[in-house]
Amino acid sequence: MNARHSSESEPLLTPAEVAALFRVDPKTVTRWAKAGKLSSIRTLGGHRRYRESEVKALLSGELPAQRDPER
Amino acid sequence: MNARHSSESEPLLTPAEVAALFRVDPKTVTRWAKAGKLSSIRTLGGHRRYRESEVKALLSGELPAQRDPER
DNA sequence: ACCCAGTGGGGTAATTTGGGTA
DNA sequence: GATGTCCAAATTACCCCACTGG
Repeated sequence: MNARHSSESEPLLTPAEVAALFRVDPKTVTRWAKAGKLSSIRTLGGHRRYRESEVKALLSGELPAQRDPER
Repeated sequence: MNARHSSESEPLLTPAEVAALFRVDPKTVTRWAKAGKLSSIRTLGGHRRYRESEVKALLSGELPAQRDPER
């Protein structure tokens, strides 16, 4: 295992895609990211992208490790 | 066999939608979930979402397989 | 530069949760 | 035992407009 850098291409999901998986509004996914319940990657323009692996794990009912709330 | 990875997005229903289909109060649907009569997926905020396929099967008169009661 | 669906930020309604009770 | 209702608190949905992504 060596993901020392995020150089590895990890599949990312858009807010709309994550929202569809959970059957919630995209804005709600944004709130989860702000609350630190879901980690997010930012585009240079400020839009969020989410890790597919993390989202699937959460959907499977895995306990999230509390992450740092963003802004 | 089957989709062990559920890469496919399964349609989910909100408590209100399931309640409307059965003509019961949403609270009753929640009780079914708690009793393990209906499986549920949780949003990161704790709200429940139900599998459309399971609900339809139940509506069609299928016998519910006993599931793990959630707290 | 234009198009335009999707997103961010902010604010306000509507829904859901959980417990206690009927 | 199974549902429905009341309550307060938390979560989510919908509204606006400006900006990003492709």
